[in-house]
Amino acid sequence: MGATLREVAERAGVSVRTVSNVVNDFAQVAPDTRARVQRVLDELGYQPNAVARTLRRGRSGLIALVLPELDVPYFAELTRAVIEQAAAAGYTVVVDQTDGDPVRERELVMRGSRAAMFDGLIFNPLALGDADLRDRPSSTPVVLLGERVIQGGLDHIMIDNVGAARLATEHLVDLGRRRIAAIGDQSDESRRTGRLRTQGYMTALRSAGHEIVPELIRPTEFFHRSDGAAAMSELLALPEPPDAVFCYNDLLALGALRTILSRGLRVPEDIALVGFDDIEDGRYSTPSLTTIRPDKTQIATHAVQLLLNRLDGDQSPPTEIPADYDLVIRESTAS
Amino acid sequence: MGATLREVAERAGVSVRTVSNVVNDFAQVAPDTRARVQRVLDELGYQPNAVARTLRRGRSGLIALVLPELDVPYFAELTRAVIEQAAAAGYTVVVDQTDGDPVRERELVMRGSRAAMFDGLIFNPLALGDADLRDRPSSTPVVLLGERVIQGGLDHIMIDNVGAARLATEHLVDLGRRRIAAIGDQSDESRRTGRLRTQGYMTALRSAGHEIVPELIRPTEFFHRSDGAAAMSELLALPEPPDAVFCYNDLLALGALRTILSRGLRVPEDIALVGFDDIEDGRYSTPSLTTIRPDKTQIATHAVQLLLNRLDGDQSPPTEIPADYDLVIRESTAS
DNA sequence: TATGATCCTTGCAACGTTGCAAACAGTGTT
DNA sequence: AACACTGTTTGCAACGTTGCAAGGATCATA
Repeated sequence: MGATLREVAERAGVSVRTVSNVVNDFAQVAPDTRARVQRVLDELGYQPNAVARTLRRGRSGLIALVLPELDVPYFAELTRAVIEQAAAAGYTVVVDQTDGDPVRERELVMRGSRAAMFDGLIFNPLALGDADLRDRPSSTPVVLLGERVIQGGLDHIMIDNVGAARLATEHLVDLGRRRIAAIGDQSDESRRTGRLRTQGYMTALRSAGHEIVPELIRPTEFFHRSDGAAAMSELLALPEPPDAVFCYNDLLALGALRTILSRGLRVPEDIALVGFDDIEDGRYSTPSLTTIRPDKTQIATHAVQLLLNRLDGDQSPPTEIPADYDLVIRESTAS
Repeated sequence: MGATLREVAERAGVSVRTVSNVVNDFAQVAPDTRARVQRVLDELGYQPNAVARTLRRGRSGLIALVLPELDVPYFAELTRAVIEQAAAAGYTVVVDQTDGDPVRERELVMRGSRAAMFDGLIFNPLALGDADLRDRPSSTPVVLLGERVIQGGLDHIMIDNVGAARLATEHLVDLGRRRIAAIGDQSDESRRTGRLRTQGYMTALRSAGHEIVPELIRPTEFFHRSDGAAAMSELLALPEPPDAVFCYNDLLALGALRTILSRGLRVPEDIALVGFDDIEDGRYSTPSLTTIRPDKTQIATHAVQLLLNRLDGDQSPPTEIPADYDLVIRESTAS
């Protein structure tokens, strides 16, 4: 352990309180007293005990970002944005990865035991749903990200998935593609992202007068490269393979791309590809990836701002803030 | 705030201490007392205050992983491994990103103020060097990762960069390549990774009787895709471009790959590529990437184990533990 | 010399928890 | 009736910090 206020105080021949005043630059401390105390502080290498300070002040200066997977680039890139925003406000962000494990999510978000170390939480749930979050015992403010929860009674930031998926699909329609597949549908009720994007995909097809072919909508368990590669293999094995694919995120698209190219097919000539997320990998793949770009900076800014407002005592009812997105056209659909 | 022990105690008509005994499952509590207290605990939704508990117990159950960049896949993947190892031991890992900013590194690692919230630190420095770390005031145990520090007097886990780089280069020599370039050298004294890998590269060339051509060794500021792409452009602009490139990490290689393919050249036929880190992107690129695979699980296991030993009071002198690596041959060098 | 006024310093209590050791009640033994 | 014993409960203090309000010293003014 480092030196405590008391040790410094004894050594400097002043009261604990005075040392505290020096450390915190509080009012009126006589110049020579300050100097003497400062000398001892330096000598002993005093560092305030953050835990005691937090207990006393009721603030730790830490906010937690709880995410399913850090090695999914979208989350890693989002994390960077959140850290930047929080740092600007004097907060330190710590990140925790849950892998979508309900036990871990609960541990971190629901039980005050761990959560209480932090002044606030930004949480992208995968397992916990509306019902779980509704009766959260802890009163640490939370801002939600993602599509998992709809009516949690908490602040929430999300993009219009249906609209974005529709935009992506329409782009493929506009290219004149006839058999447009989708990769990433999810039957599981708890995974709303896939369902919403399928909804947008179908809306786009319908309003373009295309028929909806169930076998072209491929579900995947996760949104990883391997899932995309596997789903693409299935699509290529169909009697009539697709001439375009909308993948529900860039990792799926990169996996699909790998499969397509390894069969000697060309992108976009034989099959056009659209992804979702605009991760850096997609900008450097060959061909580079057309994708939906959610405004990650905006998401981060809103999340942090919303949280800080709550920390400042904002009691207004929970809001749901939509984040912007746009379509970035790159080589995987540009001929 | 949630309920406190005192509130529960008053409501249940017992002492604070007894409630604490129930909560912690301590010795002898009469069954009916326990039941009564438990009922009140549930009613009030009591959650222990983690900060107070930490102050009293001297343990938070949290360890911090401090890394330069989370959106560099190598670090994201390493993070996963660390979290898994720590979870197995009952610890929660929180991650912080420094961007290699010396101010932030210092804040997190040196000043107890923030660091003291955690029982221990696993730290991959980018800015702070031996000198900085030597007089760390805080006594929170630290385990270092990476090549930045050599003689910090702290536990340290690293791989043999010279050996690994030599292995990668020798592989290219064995393929019969004559003009083997390197991307990622770093002149800055503080970035040792690049220097060590250049050393290994040169050793391999020398012992194969190859001449060392300075213009084939390209420095980069960072290890990102864009740096690799830019460096590759320079190499291709040489009168005699290389027929093989050893990139000091996979991101550089992916950037270089993008440049090569966009010029209509083929990999590996025209230029063979080797990377370093074995990130997932490299397994799904086309062609997939030959690379040096550091044993990330082993690094994580050792780091966590070393740290936990220190937390258990292990006072033995700091050790330096080497981690394993091997060469994974994929399409970017296989013909 | 008393009286404020100003400037500096301090003691006490509290944040919520747990270690320690003592206290208490009840039972059985002598 | 006194004693030891077991099982259960409790008060006190402490972890290191800071808010509050009071205390002390110094000086100038009346």
